[in-house]
Amino acid sequence: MREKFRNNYSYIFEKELLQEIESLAVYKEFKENDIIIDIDHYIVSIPLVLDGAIKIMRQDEDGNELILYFIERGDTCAMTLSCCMGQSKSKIRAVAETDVSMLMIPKQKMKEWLTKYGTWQEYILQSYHGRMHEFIEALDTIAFLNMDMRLLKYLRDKAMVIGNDEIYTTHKEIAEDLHTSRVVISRLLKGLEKDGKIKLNRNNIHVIDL
DNA sequence: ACATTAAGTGATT
DNA sequence: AATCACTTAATGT
Repeated sequence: MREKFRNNYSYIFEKELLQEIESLAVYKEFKENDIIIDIDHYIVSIPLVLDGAIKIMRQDEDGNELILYFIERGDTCAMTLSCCMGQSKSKIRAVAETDVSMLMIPKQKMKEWLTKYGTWQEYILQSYHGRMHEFIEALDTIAFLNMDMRLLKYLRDKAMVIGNDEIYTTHKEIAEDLHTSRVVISRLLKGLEKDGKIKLNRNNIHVIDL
């Protein structure tokens, strides 16, 4: 666990901070599809992802889901950060996309370190910055782009985070993530296959054009 | 062999 | 893009 942490973060953080994290953080593991944080949960610590990928999603009153973005090794969750600042409840759900390991930092520390460690401040700001980009992108695709571009982006992101161009899912699950109907996904996937961007099999999509 | 689940298709709004 | 109704294909028991 220590090596995993050092491998991913030793270039980002200064020595004292690395040590402090190692002494304070709690190591956690989740299995694929475990719910890490659910909507309306209070947030007491923030994650540093060591391995695996997490799917961040929103849910409406009727239980319809919509994927926002993935977070991966070396990432933290901007939503969690913002919740820490305002001590509010989580507005998102975090589901383990793959098996995940992470370090949990108590939220008091996260604030304290902002003034104490420059590298930490940098990391947090960078994280916000990066997520801001993703949000705008997500907004663009939802507002202006057609479903097929959204779908392709989804597939690419997914292939990226699991580090494999063979994606195991059903059209139904994709439809739920993208908040549309299965029929639409099936048709769009068919189209993407025709364009040579993907190859379809049952329960399996091969993303060719990464 | 039969039931269940995933995926494909045409028509309609 | 969503929904319906129906077909076809793959898989499980």
